[in-house]
Formats: sequence, C-alpha cells, structure tokens
Amino acid sequence: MVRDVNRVQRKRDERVRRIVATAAELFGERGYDGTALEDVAERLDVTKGSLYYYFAGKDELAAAAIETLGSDWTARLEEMPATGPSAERLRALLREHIAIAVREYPAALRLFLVPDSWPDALRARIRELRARHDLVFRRVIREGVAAGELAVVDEDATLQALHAAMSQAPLWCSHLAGDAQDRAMDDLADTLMKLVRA
Amino acid sequence: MVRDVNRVQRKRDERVRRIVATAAELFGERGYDGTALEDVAERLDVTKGSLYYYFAGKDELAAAAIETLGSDWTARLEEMPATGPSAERLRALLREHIAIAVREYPAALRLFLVPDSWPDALRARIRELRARHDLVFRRVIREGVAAGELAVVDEDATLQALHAAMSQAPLWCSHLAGDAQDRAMDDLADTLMKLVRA
Amino acid sequence: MVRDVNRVQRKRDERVRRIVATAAELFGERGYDGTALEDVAERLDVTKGSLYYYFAGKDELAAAAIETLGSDWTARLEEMPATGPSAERLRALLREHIAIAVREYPAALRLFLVPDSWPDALRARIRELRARHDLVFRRVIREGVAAGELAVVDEDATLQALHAAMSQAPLWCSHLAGDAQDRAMDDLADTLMKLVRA
Amino acid sequence: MVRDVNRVQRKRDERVRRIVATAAELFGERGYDGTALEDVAERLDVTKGSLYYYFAGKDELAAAAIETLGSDWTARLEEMPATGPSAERLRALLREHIAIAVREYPAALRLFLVPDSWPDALRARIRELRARHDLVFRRVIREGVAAGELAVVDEDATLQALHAAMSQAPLWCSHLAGDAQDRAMDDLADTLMKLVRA
DNA sequence: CATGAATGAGCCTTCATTCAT
DNA sequence: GATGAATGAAGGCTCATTCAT
Repeated sequence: MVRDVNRVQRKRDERVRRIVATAAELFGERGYDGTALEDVAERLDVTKGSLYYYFAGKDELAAAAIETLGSDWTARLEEMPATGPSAERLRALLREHIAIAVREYPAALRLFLVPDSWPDALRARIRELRARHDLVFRRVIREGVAAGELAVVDEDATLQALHAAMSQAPLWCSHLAGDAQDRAMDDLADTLMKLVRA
Repeated sequence: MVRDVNRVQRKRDERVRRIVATAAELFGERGYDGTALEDVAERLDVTKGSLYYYFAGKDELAAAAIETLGSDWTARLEEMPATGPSAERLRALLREHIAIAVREYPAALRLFLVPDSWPDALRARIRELRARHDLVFRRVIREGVAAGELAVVDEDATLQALHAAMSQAPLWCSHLAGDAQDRAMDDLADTLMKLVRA
Repeated sequence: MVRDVNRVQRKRDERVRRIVATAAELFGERGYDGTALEDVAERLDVTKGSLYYYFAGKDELAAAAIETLGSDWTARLEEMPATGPSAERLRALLREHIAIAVREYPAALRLFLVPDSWPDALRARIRELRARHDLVFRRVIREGVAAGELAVVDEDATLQALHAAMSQAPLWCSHLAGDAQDRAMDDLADTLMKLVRA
Repeated sequence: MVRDVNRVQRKRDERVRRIVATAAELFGERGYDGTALEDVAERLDVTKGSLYYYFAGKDELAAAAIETLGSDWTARLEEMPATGPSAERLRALLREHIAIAVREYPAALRLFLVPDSWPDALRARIRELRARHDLVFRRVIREGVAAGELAVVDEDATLQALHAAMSQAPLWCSHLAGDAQDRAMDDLADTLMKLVRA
C-alpha cells in the first residue's frame, strides 16, 4: 500500500518535473506572452488539457518554471568551490554565470530582469529568487572587501551592474560560435572584474 | 492658403507626436505583446480605429515609438559638451544617461534590451538605433584610451556592460526618492567608471 | 444667371460621370466586396468623404456604376450595323461582345453573372440591364430563325449559353496576348455560332 | 482500444464533414468575401473559435469546401457508364452535370467560375479541380471526334463554352419547378449538343 | 489521468459612414 | 464643395480555460 502510494507519488513528481522543465525552456526562449500552453503540451507530447491536471493555470506553471530555473541556477553557483582568493572565486562565479546564461537560458533576461511583464503574483517570487541568487555573489564580494582583496564603490550598485551585464550577455554572445564565444565570455568576465578591483 | 496647409500639417504632426509619445509610454511599460492598441487609444481618448488613420498598424506605431524614443535620447547625449578630459566627459554621459533612463524612460529597458519580443521587422531597427546610441559612448572611450586616460579590457564588452547596467538602473532606482535616488545614480556612475579606469 | 446654373450643373455632371466611370472600373476589376471607397477616391485624387457629396453611399455608387457599364456596353452593340445576313451580324455581335469582355471589363462576369453578391437593391436593376442587353442578340437570332438562316433548339437556352460562354471568356483569354488572344476569341465566336446553325 | 481510436476518428471525420458541407453551402451562396466564419459557425450551432480546432483558418476551410465539392461532383460524372456512341454518352454527361448544378450546387458558379475573388492560394487548386472535371468531358469529345461521330471548331473553346453554360444553368433554372425545370435542362443539354455536331 | 472538443474574451485590422471646418 | 478626422461595427485569428467522456 504505502509502497504503491509512494510509487504513484514518485511518478506524479517525475511528471510534474518534466512539465516544469519544458515550460522553463519555453518561457526562457519566448517569454511569458510568447509561450502558449499548446506549445508546452506539444513538446511534452500531451494535450493542453492535461496540463491543467497538474497546474491550475498558466501563471502557476510559469511560477513553477521560474522557481525551478532560479533554484537550479543558484544551486549550480552555490556548488562551486568556496576556497581560494576572493578574486579568483568571483571570477569563476561570473564566468559560470555568464556561461549558463549564454548556453542554457539565453532568455533568462526575460525571467530575471524584466519582471514587469509577468503577472503580479509572480513578480514578488521572482524578486525573492533573485535575492538568493544575488547572495552568492554578494558574499564573495563582501569577504573580498573585508580581506582587502577587493574594493567597490558601492556594494549594491556593483551587484546590480554585474547582474545586468551578465544577464544580457546572451544578446551579444549567442550569435558567436565556438572559441569566439568563449573569448567573448572571458572578455566580459575580465571586464566586470574591474568593478571590484582594489 | 499656404498658411492653412501649414496649420493643418502642424496639427497633424502634433497629433502624431502625441500618439507616438503615448505609444512609447505604454510599450515601455508593458512591452509589445502586453500593449493593446485599445490601451493606446484609450489613453488618448479616441477609438482604436482612429490610430489606423495615422499608422498602418501596430508594428508601424511601435516602430515610430522606438524611433522617437531612441533619437531623442541619443540627441540629448550628443548635445552634451564635448570638451575636457575623457574621464570627466564619460562620467557626465553615464550620469545623464542614467538620469534619463530613471526619470523619463523608466521602461526603456524593454525597448532597448529585450529585442527578442519585438516583431522581426523592428528588431533590426532597434539594433541600428542602439548602435548610434552606442557610438556616443564608444567615441569618448576610444579617445580616452588613445590618450592614455582610460583603459579597457575589451571595448565591446565594456560598452555592453555599461549599457546593460545603465538601462537597468530604473529597476532599482525608481522606487527611491529625492536625494537617495540621486545618490544611487551617482554610485552607479562611479561604479561603472571603474570599468574604464587606467 | 441661368448660364451660371447651367455651367455649375454641367460641372457637377462631369464630376459625377468621372466618379461613376472610375467606380465601374474598380467594381469590374475587383467586385463589390473587393472594392473599397478609399480606392475609388484615391484613383480620382479626392478623399473618401467627397464621394458622399455625390452619392448617398457605396450601394448607390455601385448602382450607378453598373448602370453606366451596362448601358455603355449595350449601346456599343446596338450601334453595330444592322444589315446583312443574320449569321454575319450575329457573328460580329458575338465577336464584339467577347472583345469588350476580354479587353475592357475582364470582370464583368461579376457584374452580370453573379448577381447574388450584390446588395438586394441592385440585383433587380442588374437583371433589367441584362434583359436589355439580351435583346440585342435575341432580335438578330429571332430574325435569322424567321428567315430560315438560323435555327435553335430553344431560344432561351441558346441565349443563356451564349451569354455564359462569352462572359467567361476573360477567364481563359486574358492571359493570352496579341494574336493568340485574337485567335482564341475567334475560336470562341465560331464555336458559339454552331449553336444557331440551321 | 483500437475500437476507441476508430470511434473517435470517425466522430471527428463526421464533424469535419459537416463543417465542410456547411461551409460549401455558404461559400456557394454568398461567395468567399460574403461568408463570415461566424455564419458558418452559427449554422452549425457552435462558436467561431471552434472551427479553428478543425481548420487553420478561413482559407483552409474554403479549400476543403472546394475540394470536397469538386471531387464529389467529378466522381459522380466519372461513375457514369462509359459505353455506347459518344454523342449519347456526352449528352448524358451534360444532362447529369446540369442536374447536379441546378439541384445540388446551385451556387457552384461562384466556386468554379469566379476564381478571382478567391485568395491566391485557392485559385490554383480550383484550377486543378476544374481541369480534372474538364477531363471527363474532354475525353468523350476527343473520342467522338476521332471516331467521326462528333466535330468541334476548337476543343478548348468548346469545353469552355460547355462548362460556362452548364454552370450558369442554376441562375435561370432554379426558379422553375417540376417538369418545367426538367424541360429547361433538357433544352439546354440539347442546345449544347449542337456545339459538337458533326 | 488524459483527451478531444468547445468556449469566450481579447486582439489586430478594415471600412462604410458621419461630421465639423 | 471638399478635407481631415473620427467612429463603430464587423471579421479573422489566438489562446487560456473548462469539461464531458
């Protein structure tokens, strides 16, 4: 019995996971308005109606997608090694953030930086996710500053600038390929490091 | 007679100007998809259909809005004094750009930085406008670098970062008031100047 | 005074004439639904609104256009020489009718043969015009039959068939050019003459 | 299972069939421009939007309507006995064609003979259908001519004339009833036979 | 659980018509 | 007389949402 309930539950979770992942992809690619539930359903090989069995509506699905996307992204940054000089750690974080933005969520810009186009209910949640995301960078910078390795004019302004620049990277890196793209990402990371130079 | 023609023309121009201004506001606030012609018309106290007397369609209206907004903005930056040390001139440009973004086009972000949500035909034009806009900054930086007053890791990356950060300023400055807002804008400008520090 | 009134009247008539002629052209080319008053106005280099000074609305203009077109067409056929053997006269009439249809009113089909797409008020009038038009051919045929030069299975059926075939000529002759077109029209006329062969 | 799939499919087909039939009726009655999807929906007692579940748009629905109508019609003619003297076979074909036009597709005229009012995409298809339709008659005539039983001035012109006359039959036969209508159709068929008389 | 089907609101666009100037 | 301007009613299309099966 309990076994069964668990199995059923696991199956449901797995299904929800797949739906959310697909939705995140599409919302990321095309934005909230540009993504039709039909598209999500089609990519999942189910019908539109089925989605309503798992989510109350488009907004809820979008919320879950953002949640997932934001959490995954932050998690990957949080998993990075936390030792060594602050500058090196920050450089690595920036580089990884840029790479994720360019390669995996080319339109995360829409998810994180233009919250106004999302239904009201989602905006607050987006802000929260962003704050947690922010913390990963803020901590390193703060440590670096405390240790005298880094210096900033203003912590908030610096973080805003960093995020802004990184999130827009896809807009001008996506069309590059191979080495050229890697180099562009390196250039951006190096450029941004000047913001915290002592 | 000629007077009359002129008067009529002036009146039409004025009307077109108002429509475009209103459209720019709304497109800025809600993005392309989020803005219905109905909304634009309503804010102008006319009916949807009337807009078609002046513009062939939503795209053309959006194009005009972008055009106007972009040109005005660039023009104001181009009018700034072009003498003195590069660093000072650049600082002034950044500060002015930020002020315009925050105070007048709080949602220009959507017009300039998320081109993917715009119809294909408009994206190219947006890119062009942005390029011209870009040139204002690029020129000063290049001169400064040539004169040894400034230094950049990479010109393109630097410009992208500058623009990205400035355009997003409204997202975190708009809710501040008075002095606090001024200080935040100063902080951002100062922070960004580090990107070109020799 | 009287002179003036006359002059004014003549001017008005001339203007009405031009409007109707233009409307006839366009209705002929594109049909009732496919023709916008804007188009008519534009071709006349006036504004849409002006048309309402001369006609109460689209229907009335269309009525006048049909009237004119129908009358002109019939008049041209009525002006043809009325002497000689019936067969020759009929052959000439058919040939001329086809030529007018192909060269001048390529879409008269829409005016004469599909009356259902016209507003109710116009359909009756169209039928009348067609009847008068019909008479031109009917008379010659009747004379020919009476004189034993021609023979028909049934007068009405023959006339319907003649008109139908001639009116549709544009559909398959229009795309031909020069001699080929002339030959096609001759072939059709000759073919149709078999319908009245003794 | 398979049963179910079949049942669902059959139901869908049946629905599509009804929609197409209704659309054909209305397009036939009022032409392409004169028929609003709203009208089609209303006659089917559904809402406009529902039609889009089955057809991508007005054009596609119109295409299906034409297709069905054209195919059915041609099929019925192709099924007629293909033996006996050419003249007799042709006479039978003409008579049947006229009967179908008058009794079942009184407005086919608009579908087949006024292609100019149809969107470009459909015109080509209409032409194709008409060509296939044409072939039924063309074959018999060609055989008859080869056998010396029939004679034509020009094959193309003859076929055009035949089709034109037959398709317009409804315009002047529809209002007749019973025997009178039958006689009118006979008269037309007999009249048209003169076109191929040796 | 999932599907097919249907709905209804909303959007862009066209156009005949009206009217003040 | 003519123009510029505005209106309002359609009409085509999309899509989130609902629901019976």
